[in-house]
Amino acid sequence: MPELPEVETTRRGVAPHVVDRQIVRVDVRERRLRWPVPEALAELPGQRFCSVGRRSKYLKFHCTAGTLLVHLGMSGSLRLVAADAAPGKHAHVDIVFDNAIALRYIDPRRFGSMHWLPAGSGEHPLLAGLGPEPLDEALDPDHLHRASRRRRLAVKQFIMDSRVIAGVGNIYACEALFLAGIHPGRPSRTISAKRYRRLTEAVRDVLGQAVAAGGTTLRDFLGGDGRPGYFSQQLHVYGRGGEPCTKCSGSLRELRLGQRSTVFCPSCQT
DNA sequence: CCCTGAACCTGACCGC
DNA sequence: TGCGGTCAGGTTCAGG
Repeated sequence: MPELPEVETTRRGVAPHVVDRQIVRVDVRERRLRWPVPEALAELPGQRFCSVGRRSKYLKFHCTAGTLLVHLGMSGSLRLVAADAAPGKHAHVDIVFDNAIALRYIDPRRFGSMHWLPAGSGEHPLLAGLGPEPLDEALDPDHLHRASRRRRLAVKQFIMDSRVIAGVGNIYACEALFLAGIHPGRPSRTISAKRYRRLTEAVRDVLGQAVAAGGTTLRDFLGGDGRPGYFSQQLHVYGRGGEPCTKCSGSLRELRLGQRSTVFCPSCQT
């Protein structure tokens, strides 16, 4: 479910309801996520989140004692619920506020994670090596080209490497490469600076539009306010293997790159 | 340093 | 109805 637009949609949906509210309780029903849920969450009661940020696909809940990092993995979501609402099978953590609302972390596959970063302890190791944010206005249009000079792997895997550029997931990698007219299997180093500039623009466009639309709806995505996103109708290639290309009407093809399904148009993407 | 494949886990779906 | 196989939005880690 969550790619960067879904994470950003969650941030926007959740922030107004949790910022400045006093935390009264944290219920951890299941500690076994990708990494164990930190014991330090026990220090949250009495605190208030002063802001909610995002870096790559990590949400950052800031308070004076430190920062709670939340990653949604493949199947995670955050919902605002009544504090007494029945948790259900995969509702692993609740952060309960003084107005009887809870921020509920739900994650069937448990590939997500939570981390606690005490105030003043610098950057979390998981965030330290991340590449630039794709939606940062200051992103250098030649960044991808420069970073690719010694890389032989397929360009799709290259742009999905979070050390190269943060937050480009499988759906949007496919979509951006289609928009830029680049074959996803092309070796990174064989692509010109001009085409990388076009690809950079495509990544920003596709992510920006998806954020504006409130995230992609695949199966069950709901924003923090419980409203579904509507972007899935605009996907050109993802999930459309064998169907006609929206540009040339040829048949879209599917291949696997780095264990991920990849859809592209063999005539529009070279 | 670069690259590949395994691993983590549950649920949905498909063919028999 | 059940059973086995395949697939799914992500990321880290071990090993070549």
